[in-house]
Amino acid sequence: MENQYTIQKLSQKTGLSVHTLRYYERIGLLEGVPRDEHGYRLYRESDLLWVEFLMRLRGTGMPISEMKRFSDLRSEGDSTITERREMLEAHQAHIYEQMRVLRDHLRSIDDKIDHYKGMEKEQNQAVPPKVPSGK
Amino acid sequence: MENQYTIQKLSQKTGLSVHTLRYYERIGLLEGVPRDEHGYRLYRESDLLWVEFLMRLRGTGMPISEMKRFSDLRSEGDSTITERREMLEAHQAHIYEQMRVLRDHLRSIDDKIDHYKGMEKEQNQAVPPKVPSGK
DNA sequence: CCTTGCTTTAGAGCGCGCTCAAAGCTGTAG
DNA sequence: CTACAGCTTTGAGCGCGCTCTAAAGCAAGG
Repeated sequence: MENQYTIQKLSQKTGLSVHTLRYYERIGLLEGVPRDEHGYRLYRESDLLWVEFLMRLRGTGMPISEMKRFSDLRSEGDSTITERREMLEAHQAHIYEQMRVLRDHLRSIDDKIDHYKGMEKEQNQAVPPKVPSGK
Repeated sequence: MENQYTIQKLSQKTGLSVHTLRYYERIGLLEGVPRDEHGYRLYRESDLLWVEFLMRLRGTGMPISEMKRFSDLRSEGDSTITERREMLEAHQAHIYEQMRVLRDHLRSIDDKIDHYKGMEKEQNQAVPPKVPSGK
């Protein structure tokens, strides 16, 4: 029941390309990925979970350099837990800020859409409909 | 009362660098920026408003190529209003999707923070406090 | 045995969005 | 008159995050 994944399978499962998975390992985001007798990567369940967590950091805009720092702390063991928590809390604040910006700009864009709708209406009225007023 | 801005002033007002303002003009995001007798740019209020709108599109993740498309449509006049509205509505959907992703990932990150807090608590208890039970 | 398709590595290449540099002109202060 | 700062253009450069290539090894099917 100990699931193992080839790089291909992990790529499918995560949506990252095999190139990106190897790249992440090369720069140290993934460490100690086990190999089979031919040197092929064999990812474990724990690797899948870690990659998924990395994707959440990336997907919320954390730069790779910061992910690397986090990853390095993780390799150092439990003594770095406080620092890791602080990193995540700082990142949390960034995410809140992103959401705020999105909300604000969304409002302006909504307004612009409404503005265009108004103009479209006017354009239609400019050529008055031929519908007879009575039956 | 017709405000005009040098590139420097517009840079301050918008937060974009003067390099970026010139770059935007070069690639066609800003068109017809007026010049003084020496060829210096003199932005009008309408240019400021347009730049601010561009920044909202960028700030919500629209690629430059798409902004260019939008900008070109705008130059073509009122006949492109429907297409512009449709572009904004498509972009609106992207923004909603971004917000959804942020919310989802934020939850996971919150969980991880809580998990770390739990571990930090355990670590503190591992060395039991010397506080006497009674006064 | 041979082809097809996977894997490995190291290193090069790329698209995006700026960002800077070079060379020259203008305007202002001392 | 001379600095110095800011403007112009064209074109090159850069940091990020992948993405791809080359050269070689391994494995399953016909």
